[in-house]
Amino acid sequence: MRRKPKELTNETATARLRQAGLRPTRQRNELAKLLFRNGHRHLTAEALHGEAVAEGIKVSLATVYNTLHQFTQAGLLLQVVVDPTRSYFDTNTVYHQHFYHEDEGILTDIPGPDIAVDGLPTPPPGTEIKRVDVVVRVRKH
Amino acid sequence: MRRKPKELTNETATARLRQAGLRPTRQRNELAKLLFRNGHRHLTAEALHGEAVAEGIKVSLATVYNTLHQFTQAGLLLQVVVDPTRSYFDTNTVYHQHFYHEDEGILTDIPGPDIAVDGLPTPPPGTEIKRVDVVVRVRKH
DNA sequence: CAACAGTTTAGAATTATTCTAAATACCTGA
DNA sequence: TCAGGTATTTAGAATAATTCTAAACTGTTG
Ligand SMILES: [Mn+2]
Ligand SMILES: [Mn+2]
Ligand SMILES: [Zn+2]
Ligand SMILES: [Zn+2]
Repeated sequence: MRRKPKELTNETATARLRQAGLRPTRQRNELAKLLFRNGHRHLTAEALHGEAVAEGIKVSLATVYNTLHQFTQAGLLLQVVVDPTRSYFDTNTVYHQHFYHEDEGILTDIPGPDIAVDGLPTPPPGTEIKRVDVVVRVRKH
Repeated sequence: MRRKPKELTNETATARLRQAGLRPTRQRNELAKLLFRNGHRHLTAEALHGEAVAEGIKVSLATVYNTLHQFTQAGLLLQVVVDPTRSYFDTNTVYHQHFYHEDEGILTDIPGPDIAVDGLPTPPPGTEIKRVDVVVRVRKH
C-alpha cells in the first residue's frame, strides 16, 4: 500500500488557479504545487518560502504572503489562529478542527468523526456565526 | 437592581498580589484595580495602558506587558488567541469559551451552561491536553 | 535605615507582516 | 505575432505588536 506522491502537474495547478479566478503566474503555480502536492499541510508563510527556496524556486517572501492570502480568499486555503506570534495556513478546507502542539509549534488535524460542539447559544442579535473553531492544545508530558 | 461598582481597595489589590506571589508595587496595584474592578474584561495591552493613562496612572507600556504576563502566569488572567495581530487577556479565569466579533475586534464570553465538545479523540501518544479552546466567530449581517 | 533583590522604564531591538512604487509578466484584441 | 494594458512581483522601506537592555528606582527585611 504505497502512498502515491500526488504531484501536481503544471497544467493541474494552472487549471486550479484559473477556476479560482487567479491568473496563473509562475510563482502561483509553483507555490500551488508545493502546497497541494501531497496530503494536507499546515504551514506558515516563512515555512513555505523556505521550502520554495530550498527547491530552487525563485519567489519573494512578499509574494508568498500575497499568494497565501489570495488563496485563502479564493477558498483554496484556510487561515488558522493559534499562536500570537505567527499565522498558519491550512490546505484542508473542509470543516475540521485542530490539535496544537505547543512545544513544537505544530498544528495537526483532529482525526476521526467531526467534533461536535454542543450548547452553542444563539449569537448576539444582529450577528451571524461565521465559523466555530476548536483548538485542543497539547503538550508533551 | 443596581450593579454595585465593585471597586477594589488598594488593600484588596495588595492582598491579591501577595497571595499570587507578586510584590505589590504601585503599578501592579493600579493595574489590578483597573482589571478587576467590575465584572469580567477582555482587553489588549494597549487598551489597558490607554485606560491607565486616561485615569492619570503613570505606568509604561513595557510594565503593562510585564504585568499582564505575570498575572497570567500567576493564574489571575488568561490569554486568549483569536486575532493574529494582537493578544487579548481575560479576567475571567474559570473555564469558558468566547464569541469573537470580527468586525469590532471584541471578545465576549459565551453565556449559559458550558459548551460541550463531543468526540474529542485521545491526544497523540506522549501528549496531554492542556486546554480546549472554542471560538465562535461572529459578524454583523 | 542600609542594603539587596525585585521592579520599572525609556528607548532600542526584534519579528511578523504589510506597503510602496518600479519592473516585469500575462493576456487579449487586432 | 505582437502591442498595449492590467495584473503581478519584488526589493526594500515601513508598520505594529511585543520583547529586550541596562540603568534608575522601590519594596522588603534585618
Ligand atoms: Mn504579535
Ligand atoms: Mn503578528
Ligand atoms: Zn487542518
Ligand atoms: Zn472570557
